[in-house]
Amino acid sequence: MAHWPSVIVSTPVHSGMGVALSYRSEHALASGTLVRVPLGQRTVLGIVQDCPDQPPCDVGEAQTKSVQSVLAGLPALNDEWLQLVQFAARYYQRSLGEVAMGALPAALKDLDEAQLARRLKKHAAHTPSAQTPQPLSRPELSAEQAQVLDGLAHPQQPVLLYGATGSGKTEVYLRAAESALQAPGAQVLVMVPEINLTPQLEARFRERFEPLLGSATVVCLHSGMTPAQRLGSWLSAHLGQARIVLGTRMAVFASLPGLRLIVVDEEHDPSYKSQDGARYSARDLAIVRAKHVGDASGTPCPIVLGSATPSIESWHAAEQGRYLRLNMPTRIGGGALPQWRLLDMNHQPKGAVIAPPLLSAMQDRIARGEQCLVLLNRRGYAPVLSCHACDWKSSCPHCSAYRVFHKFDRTLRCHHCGFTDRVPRACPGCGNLDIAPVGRGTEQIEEHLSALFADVRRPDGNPVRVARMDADTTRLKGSLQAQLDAMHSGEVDILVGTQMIAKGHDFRRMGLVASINADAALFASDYKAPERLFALLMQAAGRAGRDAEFAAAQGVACEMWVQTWHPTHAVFQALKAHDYPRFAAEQLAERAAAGMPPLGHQALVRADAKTHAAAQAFLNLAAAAAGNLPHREDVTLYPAVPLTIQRVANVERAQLLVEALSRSALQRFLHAWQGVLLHTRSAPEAKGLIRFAVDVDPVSI
DNA sequence: AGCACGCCGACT
DNA sequence: GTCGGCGTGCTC
Repeated sequence: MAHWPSVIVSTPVHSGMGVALSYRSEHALASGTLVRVPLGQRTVLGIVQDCPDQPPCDVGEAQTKSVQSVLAGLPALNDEWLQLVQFAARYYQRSLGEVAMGALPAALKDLDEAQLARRLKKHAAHTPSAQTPQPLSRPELSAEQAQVLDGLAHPQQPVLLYGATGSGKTEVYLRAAESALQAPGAQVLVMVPEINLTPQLEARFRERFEPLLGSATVVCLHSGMTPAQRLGSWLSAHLGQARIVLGTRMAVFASLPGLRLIVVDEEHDPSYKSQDGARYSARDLAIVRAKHVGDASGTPCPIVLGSATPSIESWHAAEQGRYLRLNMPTRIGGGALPQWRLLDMNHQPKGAVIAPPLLSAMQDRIARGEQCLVLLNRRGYAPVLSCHACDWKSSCPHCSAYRVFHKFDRTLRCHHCGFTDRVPRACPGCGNLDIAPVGRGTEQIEEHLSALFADVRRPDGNPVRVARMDADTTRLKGSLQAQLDAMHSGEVDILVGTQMIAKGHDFRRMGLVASINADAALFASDYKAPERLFALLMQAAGRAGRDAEFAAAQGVACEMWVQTWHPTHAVFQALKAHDYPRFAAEQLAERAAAGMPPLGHQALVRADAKTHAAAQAFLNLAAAAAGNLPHREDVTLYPAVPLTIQRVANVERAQLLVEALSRSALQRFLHAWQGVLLHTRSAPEAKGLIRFAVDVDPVSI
């Protein structure tokens, strides 16, 4: 008997085909089955959504083509997974096909039958051999950790683990995983915001669980892996061999038939929000996923969101009782949190890059054999090069931004489009030889500190070594690890770097951390800027004094220095008092007054075009045409505005903000508006539009 | 998004 | 005479 399976194939929203397409098959196909189907002139991978035995009514029976083949030997994706991608597609206003196919490893698409069979055979050979259970070696739990694990044992709701830096959150994740993995076939999903953070966490999980479960139990899933590696990890997870899947935001879409625990580490991190393609929040989807797993299995799937500075959204959810907040305020081993030193730059010598009190504090630390960390969120030597004689500046010819001066290779580089050339010898505008760097980046601070410490000796008599770590010095594979090793071994005394040095690393001899130019973030127009600054500085501060024994032996409290012209600013005062709850309450009050998230809801429509007029016209026309759509009166459409950096790589960018007090009203409106946006594309005024994208719950506006 | 078809400029 | 530029239009 013939069947007419509806098959999810990769079609973007722009195609106007947001739903599955009907095909014909001689056999019934289970939903979730992976198939190859003809689409236009090619054959594509598809996923069976359902399989009615009646022909479709919307398209003629004659139009339906036959399913070409079934990916034999590959188990079907389960309902929970299908539900997840369906939710993500609906919520983030993308087509189901784009989200679902984007969630599969790309290498699966161009695998022929023989290759797939070989792959599956390889995995079958890896089937977990009965391991002789080794006793786990693990540290004692602190009272706080034990209490949190109690709370996690019978979760009725997501858990927000509010734990200070160094309070032992990772051990909580490990124990929670251990208890989840007791169930046969159980799987654990652990997410981190950045690829950089996967190796050390992977090592912790391997060390703990491999003796018990074997070497194939922990797999990684992130964009730094090759397509073949990704396919391997994905298959392991899908076939239930991998028991722990550790990855970045993309891992939220892993097929995990035995999912029994989700961990979202550093849940506040904006990297969890995808900025291209379907703009999903992996943290928010993880919450949804845990709920679906629980609904399907009858027992709730525990989910832990961990952070020392939770996102305001998660904090609010906990305040409302939607999440269960569990606190771990104390550092493991009794180490003290750093003392904050707000250095008022109004009272420092004019032009001081590193103010004298900070410099002498650093010297003291070095003299005691400690390390220092200097944070400056700007790579390169100077953000602009400028001619004093004429008005020339190092603008990028393709972007509305300056090119950054990189001294080590004498280039001017655009950090937005990548356009690079050599630094001119003389001003291209007037021929003047005196072109000077304006402002400071990490390279310059490294140079400056090297000079300042040139004559200082460490306790062992060796000269002080200053190193720099940013995207430029860690570009090559393995160089990040090499630099971290140099740091851990104690070769480096002062590390200068961008925010990448603030995250996760466990430097044992770190006594002082300094942020030398934090003010830039204070007055940004983005309402989330204070939240991000708070998290960044708190995280950076958390690098200091992590080794309680070392800190105690030093006899001096570790410190976090902040150079600022606004020491009385609320963000700094809250940081100084280690008072995140107060900071969060202030932020929530401000946002409530302005109807901002999490008390209101937002979406952005971004338009990229050849001319700014086209981008703006497209957005404003679409807004005008939203006239009597459902829930139009519940949403506010603001006029289109150019992005802060209006032009990148010769593409003009504009955006339009949509606000609503109700999430469901916003959702319904956006859904109805999709068609209008699609239609507006072909308006003559929008000629030159390259693309548009809806961004639900944007992280920056 | 792919990948067609389709109609106008410089070249083996 | 064709190769190829990228502007519309369709994919069960």
